[in-house]
Amino acid sequence: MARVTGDGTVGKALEVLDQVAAFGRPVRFSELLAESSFPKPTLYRFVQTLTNQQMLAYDPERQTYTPGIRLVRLAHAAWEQSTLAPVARAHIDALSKAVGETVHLAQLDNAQVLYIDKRNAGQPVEMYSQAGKVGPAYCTGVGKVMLAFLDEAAAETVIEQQSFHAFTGYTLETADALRAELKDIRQNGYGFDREEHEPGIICVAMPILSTNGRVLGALSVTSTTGRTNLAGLEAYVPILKETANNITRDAQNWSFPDYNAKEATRI
Amino acid sequence: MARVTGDGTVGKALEVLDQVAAFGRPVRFSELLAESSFPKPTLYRFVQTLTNQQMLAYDPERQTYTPGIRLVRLAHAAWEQSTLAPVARAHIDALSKAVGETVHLAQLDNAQVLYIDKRNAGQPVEMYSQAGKVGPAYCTGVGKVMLAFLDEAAAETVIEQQSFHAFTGYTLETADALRAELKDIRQNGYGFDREEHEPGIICVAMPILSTNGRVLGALSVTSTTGRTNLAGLEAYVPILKETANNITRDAQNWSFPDYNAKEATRI
DNA sequence: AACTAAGTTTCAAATAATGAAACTGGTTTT
DNA sequence: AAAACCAGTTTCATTATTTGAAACTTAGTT
Repeated sequence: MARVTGDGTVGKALEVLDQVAAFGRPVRFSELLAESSFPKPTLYRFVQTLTNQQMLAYDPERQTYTPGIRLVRLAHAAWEQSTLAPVARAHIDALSKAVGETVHLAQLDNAQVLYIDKRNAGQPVEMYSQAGKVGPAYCTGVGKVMLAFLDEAAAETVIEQQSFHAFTGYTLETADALRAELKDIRQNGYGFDREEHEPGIICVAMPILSTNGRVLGALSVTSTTGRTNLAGLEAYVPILKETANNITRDAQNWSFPDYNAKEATRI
Repeated sequence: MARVTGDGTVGKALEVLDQVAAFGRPVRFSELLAESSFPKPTLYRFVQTLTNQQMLAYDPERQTYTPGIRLVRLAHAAWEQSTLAPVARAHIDALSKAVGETVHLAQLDNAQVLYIDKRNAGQPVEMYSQAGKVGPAYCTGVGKVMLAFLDEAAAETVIEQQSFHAFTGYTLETADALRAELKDIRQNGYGFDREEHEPGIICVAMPILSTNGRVLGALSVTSTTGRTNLAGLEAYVPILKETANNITRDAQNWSFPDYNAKEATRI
């Protein structure tokens, strides 16, 4: 009677897969069971099936499960076909070479920032980021510029899903503070991360918009307070803008899925 | 009665996911149907479920499906936890900086080579490779060195799964030619790719073995015939060997940091 | 030897997947 | 303008799979 999971057996199995991925470390069956809503044999069979399918990997010595290697193969296809990455590739290469700093390319995934590409240049920033990594939208440069250029309703939906946490003394801690910041960003056309997520890490970010104004993703140049400051990063705005425009242009001829459906005719 | 697919509904759904990924481009429902073993409504529901679950993305304008963004998130967890990449990261950074050439890190996945990391340095090689990409084992440097250090039975199993295709005039075209090459590699401890996969692309490859001799993966330094030759690449063997040793060492201690000792004494 | 906890298997009942057929809504042909 | 056609979608009785309480097996304690 009580529907807990959507999409039948497949949905349930994928829920288990997410659960394993969420642990972020090799996990035992009993640990999964402890926080699972499935009864023991059901969870057991899901884990077996996923392992068979190489969606999970099993270490028999430690009796632990990790997300499997098949995901890496599948994700490559996803990355190539469902993200901005292939279109942006050459442009962010050029950008990182020109500015000699770390460049990030991100898209919005649900209410989070999903990093889809990264270039290290010169002295790389020692920060934990990687293609496939997700981060908070409200306290990253790329996250804020994407929110800023979403339409009102979509932005509010995303803002309400943020769970504000003060990573540093500079983190915006309320929805209202964020709304005020987004207004500024909309006016300037670009935004900063002022050590809001990690101490010492700052960036300048630029949205990538389609010709009809839809948010496709965002770009950023990241550095450290030891190496430069916000004024220094602001000097990259023209080249960032140019790079974003180039990506927009190339994205026109490329077909990729419209996450917010319906909008194709709107605007 | 006749079992066509393993692992029940979940296995079947993942088969559909693979099928979409295999197309390598946005694909229509009817195209999937044409080569699917599932009846129309069944395939339809799988595609719907997978799309709901963001394992596929749907472009309503073009009525096409591509692998979904959820895979990118999941794969990051897989990459971090089930591959050599996190352990090897710093070492291949150093290697690519030292040699000024493109470095690849790969693992064996079924009978294929799965590239799990890559570093461009100096003038990057314009070759199509990427983390997550798969390639043939019998005609790549990393593939051959991994096969060479597999135990007899495992190697034969993999060799029998190769479908030999002459990509260039230098490609090894038979299992016997490959076996002879593997023998040489075993004696030398390293191998080359002599333009066997792509014209003008050559590499020197080194296996990464565990302390008890199991194949963990492989490393390679890639260049072009325009820039150097096999003798030139051979000069990198010592640093490649050192890098591989460093990765082996770190793979021992760093492997699963959360599981303190107890079992560390085994083997 | 008895106890315990993690992992695994069993099997009748409950549930979900299946697929032939029929339906829509476009587009092309007659 | 009607008919035929095709891609995509829905229906529903039939069939097959999933489900989970309980029982079992191991391996590690006490």
